[in-house]
Amino acid sequence: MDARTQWDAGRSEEWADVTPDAARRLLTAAVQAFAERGYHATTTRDIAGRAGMSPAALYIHYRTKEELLYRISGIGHRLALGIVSRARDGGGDPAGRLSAAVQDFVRWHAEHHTTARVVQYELGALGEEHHAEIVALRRETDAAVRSIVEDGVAAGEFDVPDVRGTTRAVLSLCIDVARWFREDGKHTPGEVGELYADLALRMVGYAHK
Amino acid sequence: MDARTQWDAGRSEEWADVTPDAARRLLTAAVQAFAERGYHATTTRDIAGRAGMSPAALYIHYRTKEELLYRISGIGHRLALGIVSRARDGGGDPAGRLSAAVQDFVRWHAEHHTTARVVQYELGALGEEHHAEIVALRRETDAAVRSIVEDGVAAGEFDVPDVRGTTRAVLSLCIDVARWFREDGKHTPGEVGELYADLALRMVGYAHK
DNA sequence: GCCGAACCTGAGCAAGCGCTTAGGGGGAGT
DNA sequence: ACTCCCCCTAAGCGCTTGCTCAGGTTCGGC
Repeated sequence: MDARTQWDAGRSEEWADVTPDAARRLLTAAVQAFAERGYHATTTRDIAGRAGMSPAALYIHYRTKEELLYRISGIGHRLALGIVSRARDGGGDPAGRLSAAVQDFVRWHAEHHTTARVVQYELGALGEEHHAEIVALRRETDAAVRSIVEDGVAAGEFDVPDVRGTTRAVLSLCIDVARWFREDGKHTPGEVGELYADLALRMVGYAHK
Repeated sequence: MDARTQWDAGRSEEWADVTPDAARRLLTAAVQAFAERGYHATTTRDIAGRAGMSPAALYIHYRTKEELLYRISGIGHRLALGIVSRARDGGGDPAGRLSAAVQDFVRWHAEHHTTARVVQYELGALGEEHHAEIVALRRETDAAVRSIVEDGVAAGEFDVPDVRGTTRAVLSLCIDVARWFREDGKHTPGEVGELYADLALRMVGYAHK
């Protein structure tokens, strides 16, 4: 057993297919450091140190510090997009699909709030091209949730005067979980997910029961 | 007329009582720079340059770069607290007060999204003591909104299973406006405020009409 | 036993950072 | 006219930053 539990808050299967091992250690070290201090306040020496290597080792696996952020951001955004896509394509009525989307999306943001913090709040530090690529992924996520809301409106289940605005509000609510969630808080990620799924249904005017 | 409109996105009465003039110029320049690049990515040379001064001039009015952030954060948080406090102490039923609180809070975050971005997302860069002081202000804001929600529940107007969690969600929703709002977007600050006030009432289960 | 490839380190470079210091200019008071 | 004080700048100090490079270690295949 290595020192994994020290810096790896929670499971880390999300990085399972990053190879070789040293590259993965550097990546998870970077996630931790970026989440704690922010991208610009993190030094390459800090990242390398957390991974148990010399500063120079970083540049064997990544060309720049920004590439680390780009890789993290890419993996995180694709994971998030996968979560809402699965909910959109899942069976059931719009209310059930929206509920599942919010619940899973929120739970991911809470469980992996370290990663999520970097993914959601540090993308301004990306280079121009990388930034554009990531923004495209975000728009897909947005569209997936919006299509669920649109389905609900079309089916007469939801009462939403402003679909775009309300969809953004729901996503905004979920994303902000990464900012305030603490492990030592009163609620588990699952509980927050349930509460937020209910709040989302209320926001779209779903007349339940 | 100086170059004010260039860096001052929107009105700036919020800094009216910062004197002397040079200190205020530096402060607003810092707000702009921090909002664009983040605290750590902003250099003192950049701030001074935007204010039309040499780097050294900054240290006549502020002891450190961190003090600039502290001042900005203090003014911003006190303003935000004032907004929700006024709504809490205003007349009317809980629904009206919650609606007013959210509407004004959101409008401030949209109108002054530059300031709000710094206030809400850069407080991790504050020193320990300053951070604690600001966190105390945030807790007051939280408590103000929560007391409105509690009033609504006590009056039987609201249906809220988890008061703390729902209150945090409402505030979270409002705060996140500072992250995504753009001036060239489809909605004005007032429109976003109205939409969000309605969403907040839905979240607390207010049976309107 | 030798080779080449993969991986890593120690040392350090150029640039940029927050901040300091010595001194100049100009307006108000006398 | 002189002083005093406030506000400012030019220059630069000490340090840290992202990143580089020459060289060393380890390993499987022959």
